[in-house]
Amino acid sequence: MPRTAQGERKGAVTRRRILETATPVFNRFGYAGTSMAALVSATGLEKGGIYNHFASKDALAVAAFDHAIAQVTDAFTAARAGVNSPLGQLRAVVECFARWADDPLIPGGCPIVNTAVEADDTNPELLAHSRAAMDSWQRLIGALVRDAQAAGEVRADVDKRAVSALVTSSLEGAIVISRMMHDSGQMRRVVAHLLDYFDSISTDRNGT
Amino acid sequence: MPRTAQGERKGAVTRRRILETATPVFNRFGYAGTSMAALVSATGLEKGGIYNHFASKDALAVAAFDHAIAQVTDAFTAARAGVNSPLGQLRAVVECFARWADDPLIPGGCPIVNTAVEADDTNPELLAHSRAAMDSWQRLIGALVRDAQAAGEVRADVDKRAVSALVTSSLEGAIVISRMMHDSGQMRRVVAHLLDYFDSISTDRNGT
Amino acid sequence: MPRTAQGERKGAVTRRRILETATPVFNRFGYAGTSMAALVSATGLEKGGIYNHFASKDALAVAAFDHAIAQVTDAFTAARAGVNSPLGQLRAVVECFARWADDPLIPGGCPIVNTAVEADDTNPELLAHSRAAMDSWQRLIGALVRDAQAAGEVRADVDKRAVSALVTSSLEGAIVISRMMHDSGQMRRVVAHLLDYFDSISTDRNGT
Amino acid sequence: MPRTAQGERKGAVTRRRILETATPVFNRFGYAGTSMAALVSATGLEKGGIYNHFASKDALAVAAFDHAIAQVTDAFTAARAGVNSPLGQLRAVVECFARWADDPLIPGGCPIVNTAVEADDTNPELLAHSRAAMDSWQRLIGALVRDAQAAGEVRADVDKRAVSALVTSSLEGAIVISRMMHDSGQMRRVVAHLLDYFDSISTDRNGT
DNA sequence: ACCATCGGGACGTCCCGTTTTT
DNA sequence: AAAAACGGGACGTCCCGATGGT
Repeated sequence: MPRTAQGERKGAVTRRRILETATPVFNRFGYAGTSMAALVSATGLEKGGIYNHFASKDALAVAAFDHAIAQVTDAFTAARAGVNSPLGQLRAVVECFARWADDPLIPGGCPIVNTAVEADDTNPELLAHSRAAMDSWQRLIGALVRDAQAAGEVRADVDKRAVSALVTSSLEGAIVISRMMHDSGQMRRVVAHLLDYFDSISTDRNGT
Repeated sequence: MPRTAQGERKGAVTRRRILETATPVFNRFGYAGTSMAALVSATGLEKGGIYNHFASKDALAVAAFDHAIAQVTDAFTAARAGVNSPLGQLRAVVECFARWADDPLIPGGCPIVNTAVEADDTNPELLAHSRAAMDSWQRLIGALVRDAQAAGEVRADVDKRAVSALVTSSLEGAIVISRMMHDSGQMRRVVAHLLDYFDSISTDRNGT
Repeated sequence: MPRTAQGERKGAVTRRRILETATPVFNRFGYAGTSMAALVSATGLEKGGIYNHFASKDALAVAAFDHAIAQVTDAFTAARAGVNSPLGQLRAVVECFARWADDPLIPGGCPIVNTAVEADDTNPELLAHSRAAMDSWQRLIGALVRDAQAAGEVRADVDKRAVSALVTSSLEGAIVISRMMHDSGQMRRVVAHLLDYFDSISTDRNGT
Repeated sequence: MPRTAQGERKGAVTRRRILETATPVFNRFGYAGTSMAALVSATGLEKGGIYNHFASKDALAVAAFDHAIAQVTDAFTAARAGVNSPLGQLRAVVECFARWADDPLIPGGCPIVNTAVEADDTNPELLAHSRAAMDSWQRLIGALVRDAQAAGEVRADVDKRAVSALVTSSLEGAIVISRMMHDSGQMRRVVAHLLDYFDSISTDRNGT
């Protein structure tokens, strides 16, 4: 039997297992703060076993980051599924992310900020991936605003870049602050503001 | 007893020199990312020289963090000086912080988030200092809102905790995102939103 | 069913070829010092080929040891063939073994000591085989002494255990020392002593 | 206080501690069979700590071997102390070594054979040290025989090289065999033979 | 305040024995 | 039977933080 039940080579299974184990560790302790020894003990594999699948700690960290982002992206996609209106989808994305404060998708905070904060001035490759992830998130929000405008849900004079900057900044800031203050109320208040703000730019009479 | 012209002991001068040199290094590269060797080459002193003034890397990092926060606090105080209205002071604080995106007070981003992101799950002492700094910032904003309400500048039904959560979260998020995307426009848009928001809660009919 | 001219299955031939090639390699470099890769290059087969015939390196090492011992035992048997007197057979065995110093039956020294020295505290199974081989050699010597006494060639008060301890110890020691000092004179002197000793315990007044 | 009570730098103490700990480990498990990890756990130091004092595992193994030999040499010297007659000293050396079978100076057998058996065909430097140690032992025995002859204790026609070859070979062989068979009787019989042999070459009428 | 030294430990290569896959 | 892949683990460099000693 050369393949597993899923039709994968054995190595692919191991590789994924490493990734799934390493992702939360990197996210909690950071790149420098995560030792290969920690990953050895977390995965149960030995150093050689890990290095058979990843050329370096660096390559593993990048793959783990991408794995984390894929999880977040999937969660966003799932949150938007079944919601027809673009503005509704925007609200769904915000609420999906907001849930992180109480029940994190990946422990240790948002991988994008974590990575950006540590990798700035330090690790260009990780920084580039982090930047790409943020860019893609902001593009998603921008596209939803544009669609909402096309659908007549949002006023035409609203700058989609302003919305995406506000949403990402305030949510990322709120995650950091909620975590550091052990107070998810911080996130709740920020989300409440964002939802109010969405009402205020909506064409619906009942909003501000 | 060697004293400088200012009447300080010689040791105190060296100590302050170390602190001033170390602060931006820690802020850029983080606690783990900053080696004693890097501080040696930054300060021009030898390791022994540094250890004469600080018991450990840890103690130095904490002192450097506090030094950084003192600088920020001083900048806030200066920005508020001469502004009479509490709401005006609130705007001044936001604009003062916003300037960081283009012309940082300390290179490497805001020490509070930097420290919180790295120290979470890692370094309780640094985290505590970071938390205290954030708490003090939020109290300042809360006090300004309360004063503004007392002065009739801001509507009485506004929750000061909501304001401080929004301001700190969005500004901290914006700093991280501006830096990572090399785009200070992100900060500008967030600040514009905050100022609009201040108008929207102000009792002044005309806006600013 | 592929069979050779001798009527052996093809697999059995390969197995014996592996054994014959592996035996001197293990004897020279030891168990730990012999890698499967070395055996691959010595045999010309690939790893898979070897593993088809031996379940593990361990199993192969044990088989190689037994193969080595069989060669020595055969040599002893051949040396004794045609010698009638038990004392003569004893002398023949000593001289047969002594030849090892100059012209080894298996390169790398006596497999019994080699294995015993390495496997002690390390590899119980190899050690057990080594012990069995030594035991069998000492029993052979003891039996020859007893037969010589029965035949009136050796004095009755001689302890056969003393003879076998002396013969095996001094020959094994001599092999190690001859090899390490690159001086087969060491073996020659020890053999000379043993032969003198045999004379001294013999009932023959004239010696020889 | 730059020095310890014994006037040594701190490093020298650590170095000796490593040596004392490593010596029995190497002697029991051999050079290849001893991992740096084993020495780490035996010494309580970390790898870096050990490598601060020894350039390589190889260098440490050589130093440990020399340390072992020094212990043996000291024991021989102590055994000869207070014995006036050269033949008596010879007997003392044999008895001193013989004690190894029951109560080893260093666990794991005689380092000279252990090293010679493993290092032959493998590790020239260790082999050279082993050879030097054996040479020095044989020279000691040769010198004692020569002195005994000069003192008239031993017959003039005895070849000192024959004596040293016999003594070293049979004792080394006996140690290996006693250990592998878990039977110190083997050593006892060989020693008894050697003492008889010394009587037989002595000029004393009462000997054979 | 300097320099040398110390012990700690991360990283990652290399190769080993074995298993899978072909 | 061959070849490739797999997991294990040894070795040793490098540098880190910290501590003497001068």
